[in-house]
Amino acid sequence: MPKIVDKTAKREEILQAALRAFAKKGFSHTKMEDVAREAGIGKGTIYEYFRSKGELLQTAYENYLQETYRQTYEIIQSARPPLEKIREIILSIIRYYSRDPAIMRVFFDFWIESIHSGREPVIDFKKIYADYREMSRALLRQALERGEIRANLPGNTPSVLVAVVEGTFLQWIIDPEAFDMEKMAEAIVDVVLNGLRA
Amino acid sequence: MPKIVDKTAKREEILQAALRAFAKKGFSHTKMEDVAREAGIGKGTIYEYFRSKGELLQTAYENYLQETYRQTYEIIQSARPPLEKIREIILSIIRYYSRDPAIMRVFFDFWIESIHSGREPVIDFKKIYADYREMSRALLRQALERGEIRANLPGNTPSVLVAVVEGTFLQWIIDPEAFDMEKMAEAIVDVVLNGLRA
Amino acid sequence: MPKIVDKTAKREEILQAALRAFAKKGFSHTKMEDVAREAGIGKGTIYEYFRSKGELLQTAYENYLQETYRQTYEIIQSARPPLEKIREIILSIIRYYSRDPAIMRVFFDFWIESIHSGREPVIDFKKIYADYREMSRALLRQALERGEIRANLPGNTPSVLVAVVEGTFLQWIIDPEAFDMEKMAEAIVDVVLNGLRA
Amino acid sequence: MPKIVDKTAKREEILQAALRAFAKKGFSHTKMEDVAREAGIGKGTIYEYFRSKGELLQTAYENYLQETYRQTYEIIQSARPPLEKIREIILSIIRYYSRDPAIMRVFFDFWIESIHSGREPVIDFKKIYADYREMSRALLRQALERGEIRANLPGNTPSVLVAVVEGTFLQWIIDPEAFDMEKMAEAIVDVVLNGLRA
DNA sequence: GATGAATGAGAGTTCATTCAT
DNA sequence: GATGAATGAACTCTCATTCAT
Repeated sequence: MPKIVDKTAKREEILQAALRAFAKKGFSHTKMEDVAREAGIGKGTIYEYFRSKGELLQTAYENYLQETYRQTYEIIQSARPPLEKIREIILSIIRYYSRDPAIMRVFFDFWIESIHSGREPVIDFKKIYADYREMSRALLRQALERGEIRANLPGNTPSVLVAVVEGTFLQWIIDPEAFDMEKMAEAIVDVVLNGLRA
Repeated sequence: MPKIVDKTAKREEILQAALRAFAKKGFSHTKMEDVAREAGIGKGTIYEYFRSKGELLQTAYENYLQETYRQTYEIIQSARPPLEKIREIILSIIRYYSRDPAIMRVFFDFWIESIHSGREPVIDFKKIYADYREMSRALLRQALERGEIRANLPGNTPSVLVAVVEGTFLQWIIDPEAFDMEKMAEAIVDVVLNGLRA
Repeated sequence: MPKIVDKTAKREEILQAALRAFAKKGFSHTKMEDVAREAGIGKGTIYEYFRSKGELLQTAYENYLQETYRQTYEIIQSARPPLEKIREIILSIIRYYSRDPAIMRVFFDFWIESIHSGREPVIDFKKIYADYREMSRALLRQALERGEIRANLPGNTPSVLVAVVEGTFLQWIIDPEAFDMEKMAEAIVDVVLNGLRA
Repeated sequence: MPKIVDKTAKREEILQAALRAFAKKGFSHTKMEDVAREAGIGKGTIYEYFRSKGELLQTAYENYLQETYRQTYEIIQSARPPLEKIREIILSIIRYYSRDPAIMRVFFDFWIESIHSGREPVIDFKKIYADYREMSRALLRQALERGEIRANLPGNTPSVLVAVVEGTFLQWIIDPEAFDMEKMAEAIVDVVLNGLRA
């Protein structure tokens, strides 16, 4: 069934072109014609593979999201102490997205657009953040049981963990030269995990 | 004699109405007519007080920004130990913005738009973050001199402080029910400041 | 009755200010506010003296037109040979309008606007041209009777006389440096009147 | 394969429709929607072929202008005595434009607008008139050499030639019934060329 | 399957005019 | 009488999407 393979490959190609196009001028300032030109195809062809402009961004984001989830899950499943897992998750997320600030910017476009669009958001950011908080909470519980962290940590500690990662992206998007992401990831882990320790 | 109006008061009124309108549907989905209706005036009247739609948002943001700077400066000038100042700044910023998630959402609209607009951004977000990092760095240096924090803190620690605050707003915008902002502020201070301590 | 005098004087003042304002940017690009500023009064005050923006231009034009008619009539009434009268009329019209190309430009604005406005034109340009042709025809008839011009002149000769004057203004409006109006008037008279002679 | 259209033909079609639309109400009173309706297409389609409303008028004018230049050049190149050439040029220009007074009106719209628009005019009317004066001057020089005209002609004679043609259009635009253009052209030639002769 | 010509809803902004003071 | 704040109709241009070929 070569057709199927082609379809999938072309869809992916268009998606990458769209992401490149969005990265240049932002989602809302990018015309479908820009995407088509970037992909080297006709404007109408995009609609053979994607229902709308929004679906392009949504799909791209979902891909990244899925990979993020996958990596996180892999770490969770690994045989490491819980605090070490938190550390690895923070490092892996920052590393994964730090390849291209332009793309991260596009995702923020999507993120803010999805809030205001009126329609039911196609991606449930509320749930994503809740998932990560929940996962953090579970890991913190395990860490507490092992005596690795102090008992008097505030209940919102998981939110603090999510905040420090998201806030890092925010600064980096505006000013990619402000800090080296690898070192920043290490700094986060250093400061915050120390703040958790007994 | 013509109608006498308090131009300043009316400008402020329109600004508040605009902010309310933007909060409902986001900046780009809000028409000038929506703003006018919200303010109970005619569309054209807005242009007697503001040059453009963008100026409405920019002015609103500048007001908030100025007040934030003012509060921060006040704390800096006060007679407190440096770590205490960091704590107070974090609390004051979160408290100030936590009054209305919708308005914070609008500011993120502005934030992301200013990145992609192409024009020279009217508000220099790069500088704002840099300022706050610089200020944090100065306070950390003082704290180190007084032996309040450990000597081996990573160089990007100021960025971590900024990150944790900004990331908090991000989560809160998406899901204002996720946590109580007051308690969240305390959690940040608890975890992070503990991470800094010797 | 000083009020009446004042009214008239102020009306005239506004009219001159309007003409100056129109001359700068053309009729349609001039806002009522520009006129008000030029006159040093409030926007609303203009409407105490003139019904509309168009009335300003119309009145200004009528003033010039009246003066032109007056001068022409004076020449017609004078004791001169008919060909001399034609000569004097051509010279007087060109001299009268050649004071300011900007104002002439405004009148062309008015002229073209009046064609397309849709409404019945407030100034009957058709009649003005017809009047001048008729007047020319009468003078030519007298000249023929006196044997000053040739008998085989074409029936449209009056139109040629009007054309040469109007076409002069057209060139001059676009490029006031192209020729000296005084010399141009003499050239017209020289060439055309020679063309009429027996 | 997508719809195949003759882009050039459609562009021309739209141009003609625009000219018809402008002729009805004048340039500034005609909406793009009017043009679209006249062309039997959608508003947006016009922008596939022309960048702006102004470009429509400009292009139309340029076409006429080019054809006028072409015809004039042809006459200049022909083997005729110089005075005959002047005669033929006057006749050809008047004949060419006398097909439709409405279109000529539109060109005057363009003409006057280009003076006041503020921007650098896209069509250099100053140069057009200067060109025609220069060309006339050259022909007159040749005629003088051949003894066909008198030696004491005024220096502004070329301007008189241009004036008589332009002034003819002016009268005709306002009142197409005032005279027959063909006869008017003959009258001009009769009166003016006689005025030049020795 | 691919294309790009066609579309028209939509929105920011201007400005002549009105009218309350 | 004088004013200028308020108004809203009007208009150009954009661009995501459709669909005939």
